[in-house]
Amino acid sequence: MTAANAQGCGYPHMTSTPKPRYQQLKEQIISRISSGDLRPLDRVPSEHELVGSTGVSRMTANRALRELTDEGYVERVAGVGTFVADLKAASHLLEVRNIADEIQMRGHEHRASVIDLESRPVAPDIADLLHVSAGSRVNHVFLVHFENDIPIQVEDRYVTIDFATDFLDQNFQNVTPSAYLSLIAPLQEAEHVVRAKMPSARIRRLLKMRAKEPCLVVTRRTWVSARPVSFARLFHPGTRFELAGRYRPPGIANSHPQDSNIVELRNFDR
Amino acid sequence: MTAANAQGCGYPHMTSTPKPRYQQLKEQIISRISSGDLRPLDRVPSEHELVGSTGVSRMTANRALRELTDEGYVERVAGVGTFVADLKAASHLLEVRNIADEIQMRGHEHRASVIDLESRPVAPDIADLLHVSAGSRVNHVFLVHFENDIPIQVEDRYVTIDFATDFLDQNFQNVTPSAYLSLIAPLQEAEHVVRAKMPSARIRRLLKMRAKEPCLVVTRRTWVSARPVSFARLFHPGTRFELAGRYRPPGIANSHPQDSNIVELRNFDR
DNA sequence: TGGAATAACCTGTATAGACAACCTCTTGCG
DNA sequence: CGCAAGAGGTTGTCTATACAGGTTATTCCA
Repeated sequence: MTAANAQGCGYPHMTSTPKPRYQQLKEQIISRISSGDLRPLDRVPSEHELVGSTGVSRMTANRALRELTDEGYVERVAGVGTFVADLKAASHLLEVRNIADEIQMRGHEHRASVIDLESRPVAPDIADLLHVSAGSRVNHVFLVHFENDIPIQVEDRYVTIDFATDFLDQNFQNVTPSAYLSLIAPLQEAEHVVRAKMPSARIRRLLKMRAKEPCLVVTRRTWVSARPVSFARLFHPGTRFELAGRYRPPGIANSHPQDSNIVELRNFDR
Repeated sequence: MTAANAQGCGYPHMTSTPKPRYQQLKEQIISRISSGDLRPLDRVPSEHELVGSTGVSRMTANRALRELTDEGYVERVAGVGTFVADLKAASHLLEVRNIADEIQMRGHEHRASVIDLESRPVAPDIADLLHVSAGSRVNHVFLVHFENDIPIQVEDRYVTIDFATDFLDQNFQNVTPSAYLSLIAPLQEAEHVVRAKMPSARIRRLLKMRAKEPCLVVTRRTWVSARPVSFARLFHPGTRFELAGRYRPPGIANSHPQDSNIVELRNFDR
């Protein structure tokens, strides 16, 4: 490409300046990842190939891919190529990690016991949170997570019907609801609230908690394409669980580019 | 600059390849900010000036400043210049924000009542957390924060002696300990742990909590130049406070580049 | 057959030059 | 005096080119 660019689109006097080309390239690649066209560990077109297919210069393609690297979408290896990153690392930066993964990372055994799995009319407060009309049906699962046969989390989750049509066919023994949801579509936005609360009698019994022991309650709401699709309440015994986070500002230490800022739920058994 | 660069330093066969020039430039500017040579809202040399003073090309200077923008160190305005960012935005991304700021943002009045302010021999567990020898002296402050005269946080903080020499001369009525610490030196690393816990009788009395009401306890440890300098325990009434966080992956929506991923302590008065 | 040289990729960095858009201050005209 | 035009500095983007260094597969020689 030699000329007739820089303003792109060809139309003079467009209302607003068009997006920069490196940004267009980034969004094009992100959408290929989101749509499943490019899957984790798949090869992404090389800079040279992008030059050939889109007509940008190599520096522009390089900027697009470099920024996607910084943002965790892809990983690059000099001499080899560019590959779609495992989305876990990227999406769960500030996300409380999947409880099964946490347990496995501690070398323990995870087990889940499903108590309820149904579609049912939704309560008004939760209808509001999921942006559905009150009284309409939503999928619901209620289960207990065990670490080495000790109950550690009660999960009370609501998922919109149209997002997860085969929700009721899952058994959620091996694949947690959280993992199932991120299989269907990559999470695009998340909101958490952490509270300290005394458990109801039912929760207390399920978690085998002593009397007067508070719960650490995490509520999590996740979005896909600008719509809330899931709302979950996660209850943990307060004397055994804590939420830990670490923060280091970027730019200086290039040693652990991603791993650094994580929030995780820890079992500090005492 | 025309030649004799690219490898920099002049020495052939250096053990490892030298850092890239844009990275050197970034670190140079970061250190000028950290040292206080450049203060918030100060003007940072323009790309053209950096070309003149350091000999890099404008694209290299541009990359350095652009990445510093992404990382929150500086802010740029087309046609005007580059300025050191208010460090609040950069450093407190994942940090629980200063309680006084939170209260002010809600349009309420903040007041602090200092109960203890002294230097005293440190308990073994806290000595361990601050990497000082057990029994040595550390600064200690114990105070209650009020929002519109309602107690909302008990702060129990320990600070190493050599880091804050004039700690005992502060009154901590208007400037919170957290704000005081970030005035002395920009925070470089932080660690938080969130727990649900029943309060001691003393904490319960100070926070005017009902019986059987749990506390949301945040413990925070902060580092400066790779050394832990402060350890704080923050107690909040569980029925009135929650910790909220939001996460959106970067790269798509450029609308709120920084503001997006925040953890804040909220008062949900009921 | 074994192993070294080589070619053909890839990413990472750096440069020089160009144009657009934006902001501020000055200058000069009415 | 008021306001418009312009100059000059600033960021934002894009291109074309170059070289260094890493990885992989092939080729060719001993």
